[in-house]
Parts: sequence; C-alpha cells; structure tokens
Amino acid sequence: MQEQVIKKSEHGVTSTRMTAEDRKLQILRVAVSLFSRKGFGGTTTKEIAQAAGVSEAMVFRHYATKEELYSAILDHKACSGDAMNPEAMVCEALKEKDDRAVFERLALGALTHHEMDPEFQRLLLHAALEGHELAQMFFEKFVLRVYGLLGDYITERQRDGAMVKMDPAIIVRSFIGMIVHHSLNNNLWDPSRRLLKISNEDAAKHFADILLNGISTGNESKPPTNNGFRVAGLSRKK
Amino acid sequence: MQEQVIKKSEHGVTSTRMTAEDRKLQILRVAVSLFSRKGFGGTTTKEIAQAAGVSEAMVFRHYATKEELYSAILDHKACSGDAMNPEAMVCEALKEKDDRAVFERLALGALTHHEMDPEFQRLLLHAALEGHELAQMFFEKFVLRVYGLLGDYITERQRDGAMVKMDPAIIVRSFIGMIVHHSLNNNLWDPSRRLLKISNEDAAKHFADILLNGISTGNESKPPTNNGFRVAGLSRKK
DNA sequence: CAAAATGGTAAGTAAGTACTTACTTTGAGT
DNA sequence: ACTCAAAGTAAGTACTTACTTACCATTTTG
Repeated sequence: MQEQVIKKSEHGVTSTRMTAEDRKLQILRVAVSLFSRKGFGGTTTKEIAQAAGVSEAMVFRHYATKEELYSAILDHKACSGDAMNPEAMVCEALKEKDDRAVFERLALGALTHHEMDPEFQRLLLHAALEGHELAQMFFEKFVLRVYGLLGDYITERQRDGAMVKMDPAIIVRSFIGMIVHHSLNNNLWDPSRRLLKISNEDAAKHFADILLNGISTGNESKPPTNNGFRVAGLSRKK
Repeated sequence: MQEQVIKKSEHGVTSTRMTAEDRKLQILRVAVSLFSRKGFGGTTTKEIAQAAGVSEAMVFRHYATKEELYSAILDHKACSGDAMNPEAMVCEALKEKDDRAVFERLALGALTHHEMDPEFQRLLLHAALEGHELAQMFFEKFVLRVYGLLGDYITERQRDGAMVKMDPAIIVRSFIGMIVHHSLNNNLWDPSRRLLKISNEDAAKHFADILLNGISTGNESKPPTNNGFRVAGLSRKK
C-alpha cells in the first residue's frame, strides 16, 4: 500500500507532493511551532498553511477545524506521542529506596525533556490559560499520577523514619515547583540564562540536595543527633 | 475642577455617564478581567466595550489602540499600581539575619498577593508567552531585583557559616520555584485544590522549612553535630 | 442663555478570519 | 496509454476584527 518513498526534486528540495499521512504530520508539526509561539487565538490557519507550503484548503482537508488541529497537537504532545513517563525513570530507584536517585532522576528527566522540547511547556501553558480541556486532561493523566507516585514513596519513607512527617503533597509540590519553575525560566523568562546558567545534571543534583536535606531526618544512614528540632508551627492535629 | 460626584439614576443603578477618568479606569478594569482570562488575541475590543457597558468607540477614545490598552494594563499591574514590593516585606528580617523570617515572609507575601489578585499571574504569563515587551520589563524590574536581594543575603549568610556553600542563584530559584509553582497550581491547574489544600501561612512555613533545613549548616543556632554529611555527589570542583 | 467642552453613540470601513467550493494536477496500477 | 483516486489549488463566502467618522446629548462656563 503505502510505499513511503521520499522523493526529491532535481535541486535537492523535497518534492511538494506528499502522501496524505506525511502531509498531515507535517502540518501538525508546523502548527505546533506556531501555536506554541503565538497561542491558539494568535495563530491563523493561513499562517499554518503558508508555513507548511500548501494552500489553506489542505489544512482543512486534514483537520476539519482549527480546533481539531489544536486538539490533535495537544493530544500528541501531552497524552500520546512523545509524552514523559515518570514511572520508568525512577522504577529501580523506588524499589531500592534510593531517595537521592529517585528525586535526582525525576528532576533530570523532566529538565531534559523540557529542554529538548521547549514547545511542550509553552503549548501546555497556553492551553491551560485558555482553559482547553486537554490541559485539564494532561493534569488528570500526568500530574495526578506523579503526585500519587511520589507521594506514596514519601509516605513509605516517612514510615521508615527516613523522612520527616509532613504532608507528602507539599513535599512533592515543592520539588516539582523547583523543576518546573527552572524549566519555565529557561524556556520563557530567561532563555539567555542571565540569572542562572547551570547544566541540567547540576540543577537536578542541587534540587535533590536541597529537598532531601530538608526532609531527611538522617535516622537511617546518619546518627540521629538532631531530633526534635523542627515541627515548630506545623498545623498538625494534636 | 473635577467634582467626582457619583451620580445615580432614579432606580439605584449608577448613571451611565461618568467622568473621562472614571470611565478610563473602568474600561481598564473590565479589560484586565477579559485579557487575563482569554489573552490578548482571544479578547475583542467589542467584548471589552460590552463588558464596560459602552460603545466600542469609547474604548478607542481612551486608548488609541488595543495594544495601548494592553500595555496600560500590564504597566499598571506589574510595574506601577498594585505591584509587589519585596524589599519592604523582609526589610527588618534581613537586618536581624532571621533566616526563617526572611524566607517565610517573602513566601507569605507572594502567596497572598497571588491569591488576592489571581489575574496578575495569568496576565503576566500570557504576556510572557506572547513575548510582550512589558513581560520582559517585569522580569528586569522585579525578578532581577528579588534575585539580587535574596542572593546577596544568602551570600552573606554563607560567609557567616550559616548556610552551605552553593550558588545563591540556585537556592533562590528553588525557593521562588516552590512559591510560584504553588500559586500557579492554585490559580491555574488545580483551583479546586484536589492535590493540596493548605493555607498560605502553612504553605509559607513549610516551604521555608524545606529550604532552610536544606541550606542551613546549623552552625549558628544549633549544635554543629551534623557536619560534613552532605555535599555527596555535588559537582563541586575539588 | 449661547457657546464651548465633554461624555457618548450609530453606523460605518477595510482588512482579516475560519472555512468551502469547484476545479486541476499527479502518479501508481491495471 | 489510460484511468481514477488522491494530492493540491484559486477564488471564493459569510462573518468578525480593530479602528473611524460624523453626529447627538448633557454639562459647564463666560
């Protein structure tokens, strides 16, 4: 059926004629770039067509409406396609209860992903601001999962006496906050790294460092010398 | 000159006739609401006029272009008007070298501001995503200042031996990350607080708690019992 | 009270906007 | 070599957009 023959016209420029499948994907890709830079309302179907090098009618042959194209993009980026998989990144570390590896690997994975695909974060933010349902779906399918995964691990480590008693959700939020905000700075606010120029590896290490030395009692691998000097002012019942 | 007489028509409904000053401010206010919800491209001048209860022509009498109105809003929110003032919040704490007060007050101030004025964060994000110059200006005038302020303080405390040696910028980034990301969750991703329901006071306390017990050597107010148990795996030279 | 401001509008305009229709080109398979 | 479906387009349509013009209505003031 589909032979997937990539054709080149005489001057090395790829032939304008493509299979429907290829064209559809190409339109999606240029649309990703445009939507991520200018948002849904800020991007016109004409621009998309021009960027793809076809007529506007072709855009609407492949995607019935602009909205459908937008949804296809968000779905591709956030749900299927090249979405992140947090479980896989920290699987072994979880089993071995290697706190440092758990947090550092998660951080590094996220930072790397955001660096390699900066459009992703922009797209997602645009969608969330516009109240698009797929932003909510990303939240449901991804964020909730991460909070569950990490939260459960933290609870377990608290029972082990390896971490201080504190609502796991706020620990997760703190850590995800460091990571996401750092990526946001790199991609959006400070792309020239005026405030902080650091490799993803170092950033991940430092974030894990700050978090762990904040939530570790040190009971397990260190002598329990500094017990009872915290909890002051925690709103815990009884 | 201006008598500022607020007039009511017979049925208690405020008269449609306003002074130019008042109308201009009113238009700005309804525009803030619309722009923050739907962004620049997603909001039409017609909507703004309708929301203000006047004709479109009135909008353009007070603001020459849609862009000028947008700029006026961003300027009002981020630069002049009801912008935050970080110096004032932590001034005394800085002098007294009360680390906990410095970070907790800054956190609480920011969280409270974001809670009372959620439009602010949305507006700023929209502007940054669209690449509006005033988002960059906010970064220059505000973010740089906070990094400078906090960074200098941390450097000082590092010299005192009260905090571990680590690039102050990454410490600031971690902390601001916790705060901003928490506000972003409350305002954008999880307004119904499914993941984490916590008062601003408690959140500020916990964030400061996590950060400080991560960057404090404990040399000053605690016995130096737990020295040398960190730095493991840090990419520190030699 | 006439005149000059001032707050306000109805009804435009020209240039987009998303989306369609009716048609042409291309190339693989009998 | 012809066929025919699929890739592609030019030129629309109906409507919206930011912004204007020309005019009205209510105060304020000399």
